[in-house]
Amino acid sequence: MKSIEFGDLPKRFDINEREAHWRARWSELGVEKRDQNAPREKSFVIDSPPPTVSGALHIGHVFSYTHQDLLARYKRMTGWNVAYPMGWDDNGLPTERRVQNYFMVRAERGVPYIENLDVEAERARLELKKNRQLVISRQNFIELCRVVTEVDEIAFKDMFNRMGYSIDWSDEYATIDDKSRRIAQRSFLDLHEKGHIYQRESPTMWDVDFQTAVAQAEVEDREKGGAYHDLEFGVFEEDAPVSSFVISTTRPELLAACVGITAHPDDERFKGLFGKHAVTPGFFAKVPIFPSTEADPEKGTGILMVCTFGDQTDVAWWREEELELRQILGRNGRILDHSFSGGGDDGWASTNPEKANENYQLIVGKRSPSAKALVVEMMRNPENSATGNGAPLQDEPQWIQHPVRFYENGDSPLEYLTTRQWFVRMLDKTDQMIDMGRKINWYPDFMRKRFENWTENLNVDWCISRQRYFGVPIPVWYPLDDQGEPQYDQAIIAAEEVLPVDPESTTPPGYTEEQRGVPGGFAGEPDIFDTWFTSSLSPQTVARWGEEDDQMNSLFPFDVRPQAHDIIRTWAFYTIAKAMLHQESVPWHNINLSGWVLDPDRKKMSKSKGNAVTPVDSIDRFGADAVRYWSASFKLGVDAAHDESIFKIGGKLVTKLYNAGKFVLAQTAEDGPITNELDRAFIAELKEVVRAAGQAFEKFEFSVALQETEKFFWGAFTDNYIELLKRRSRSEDDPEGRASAVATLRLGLNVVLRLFAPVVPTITDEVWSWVFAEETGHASIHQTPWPTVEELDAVAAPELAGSFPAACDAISAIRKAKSESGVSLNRELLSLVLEADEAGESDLRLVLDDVAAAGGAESINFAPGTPSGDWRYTAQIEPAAAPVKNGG
RNA sequence: GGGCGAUUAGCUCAGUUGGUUAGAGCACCUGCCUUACAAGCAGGGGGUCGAGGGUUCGAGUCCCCCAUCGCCCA
Repeated sequence: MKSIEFGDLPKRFDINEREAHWRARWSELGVEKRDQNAPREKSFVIDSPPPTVSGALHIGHVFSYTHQDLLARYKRMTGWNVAYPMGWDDNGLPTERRVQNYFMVRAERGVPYIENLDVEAERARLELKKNRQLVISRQNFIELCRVVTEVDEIAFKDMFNRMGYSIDWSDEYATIDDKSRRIAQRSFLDLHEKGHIYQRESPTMWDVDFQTAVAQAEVEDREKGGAYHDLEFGVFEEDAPVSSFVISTTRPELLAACVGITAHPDDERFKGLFGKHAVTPGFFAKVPIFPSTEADPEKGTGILMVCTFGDQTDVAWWREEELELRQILGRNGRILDHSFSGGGDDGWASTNPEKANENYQLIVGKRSPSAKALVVEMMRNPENSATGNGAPLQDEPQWIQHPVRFYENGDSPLEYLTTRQWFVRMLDKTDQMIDMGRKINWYPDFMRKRFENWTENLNVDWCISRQRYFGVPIPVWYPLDDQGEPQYDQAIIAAEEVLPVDPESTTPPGYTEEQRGVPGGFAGEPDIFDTWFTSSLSPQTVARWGEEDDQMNSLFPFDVRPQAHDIIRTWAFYTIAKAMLHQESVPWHNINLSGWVLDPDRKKMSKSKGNAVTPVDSIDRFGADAVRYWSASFKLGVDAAHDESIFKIGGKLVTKLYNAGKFVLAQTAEDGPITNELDRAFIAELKEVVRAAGQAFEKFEFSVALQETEKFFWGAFTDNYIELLKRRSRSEDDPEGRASAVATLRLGLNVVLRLFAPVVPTITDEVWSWVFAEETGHASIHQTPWPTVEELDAVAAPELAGSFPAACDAISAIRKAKSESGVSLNRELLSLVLEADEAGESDLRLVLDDVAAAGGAESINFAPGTPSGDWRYTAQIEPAAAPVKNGG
């Protein structure tokens, strides 16, 4: 029997040094490698989230990534060929913004490309001040994005390795690499061919700072201060003023864009107005008054102005009522120059064009906030009244707090601008999407509701085009007519063979580069895809959909998608949509939603709030195993407070495993079978734990598996079983009992280590390596089979089911007596009497020797007694005299 | 306004299909240097399970309603 020499192992476990050692060892052994040729039914495939590579990982990332690694390690041990890939989401605005701030640059079209651009040198050459952005070409900008993301990827990879994630790096991808770009563009081609894609010029949510369209999923409401402004409008019949009404608006700056007036059809106050015309104050535009059930009689004054465009309902009214388009906001968020006229085509109609133009010129070029202030001032002037009743502004503005829509990464309220965009048709497929969602198991299940809720409430198709630089180009060109205008309805879609393609630097078939941008020639589509358009293809990307080495058959649909619950409406939704539209399938069978990490004030941890905690410090202080323990302690879907005390507990578990391992493996005996009643009873308890832990892992209930294992290890194993065995495992005159004891200690440790292995991979492999690696032929614990009830069936069942708990209860009673007498627990006893009822005495009869030995007594006598709720036995002890301490 | 979740010991959380006297860790108090571990061990105090109502022989658990907090959506 191989055992260890106590003195050979250091008293303390050097976490950081050993973790580094095991990281290298695992990669040497290929623990994380999958068999690329394994059939689908042997594989367990994880659709791991590609983190956005901008900035640093925080403890929240580590929290949820640990959940997937627990699963990967468990599934490998249960015999699955685990595919655990990793990608980097480097597309998108966060990266662009980072590059802009880091290098102080901005991309613009039409700026010449500079080879080997040295930003600092260029800035110096142009004598730019510190806070001035250097304007560079799109190509140079993209190159800088790549520089930044590559640096971040290395840091991220390093962090993942430190955490011990068993990622198979041979499946690494980046959303900007050739394969991802090809697959994203292939997706576009396929959706286009199937008729799910269209482009059109339409009002779309627009971020005026980033100057791009955004999708519904990227919008968030923020509570902001605003004010209601009550403005008087005139009512006209033919050309004569007949009456007036007052609207209440929070956006007076859009007054010049007012193209209609509406109120609820049942609203008695306004019933008489429908079909008549209103005239706006200040700009004197004649606009129709129409009824709409969407108008809320309770809100404001009950009658409101429709502008192009204030919000989504304005868009709907504009379409349904076929209202005029008066787009006053430009792409940069500034008021465009327009003119009013008395009629004809030379401007927007106004009954007082002179005054309208004078007023309008005051706000041209202004952004919303200053335009608002200027219009409010205008409305204080009686000259701007549409009715002649005095100043249009009825009262002072009434300040309110109200939700305002923002792009989630943006700083200015969203505007609705009419622009040409590409869309994926989704509104006609919401029922199908909900059905797909029901074919997937959601953990926890209530998260499915979030998905359905979102899907049911969709109100615009998925806008997939972005007017940005760093991303996957939309693979399309347009012929130019004689005027040089693009013929959008004759779009030339790239052929599959040329993917990935950048239409801004390659030519469509039948054209030459000289024809770019000239009348009769062509133009490349300047837009790129929404970053979700690419990342929603993570399963297809990992499985290399449509590539030469296509593995869709051996990997797809995947088994599980782990992710955080805040991106159900984006990543989960779009991934389900893509799989449905391309493969007519679910993308995965299960989805695991991790909670968030909250700061001590229970606020979500995020970089933008400045309350994010970096994991490095915690790993340094407590070790990766301890940080993993913290994460494993929480159920899926439950938000976790960042709580250092749990790292400490994880650290203690690591120490305990180290010490228990040392003790167990230092015991020696002849090889022999497990025959002793206490040993058999202990294994019977262990069986229950193995069953419960396996069951929990199968349901993705990591915390339950951990809790069961921990309770057994700390309580049953170290505090009781080892203590009960200390004498017998070193006994000189009971070789059979000693052999049974040592065999059981080792079996117990062996099984417990494997149960803990997914959670604390380093310490378990460390202890495993001392003896078990050689004994079993498995160099790493992470390559061993997960413990099963069957493997423990080799040990005979105990004669009495209650032997082990009875022994534990008895030793507890003895300890209580010693504790209350103030003597140390190892004090020898001159006599020991246990008060017990008949069942209590009976349950102990086969394990009396071990209990007596652990109590420090020669033998046990019984006296009749009645068990209390907490105590089955009561011990009466007569302690021996305290041993004389040796001075030396 | 609609949907979802949470509310259990001072703190952080478990609590399976309803079933003895509701658990763990941390913190607190007391004792113990015990041949694996003082980063340990033993013992102890501490909860009318958010409020109210209902179903049941029996409710932390199921139903109704209310409150507070959080999230998602309008």
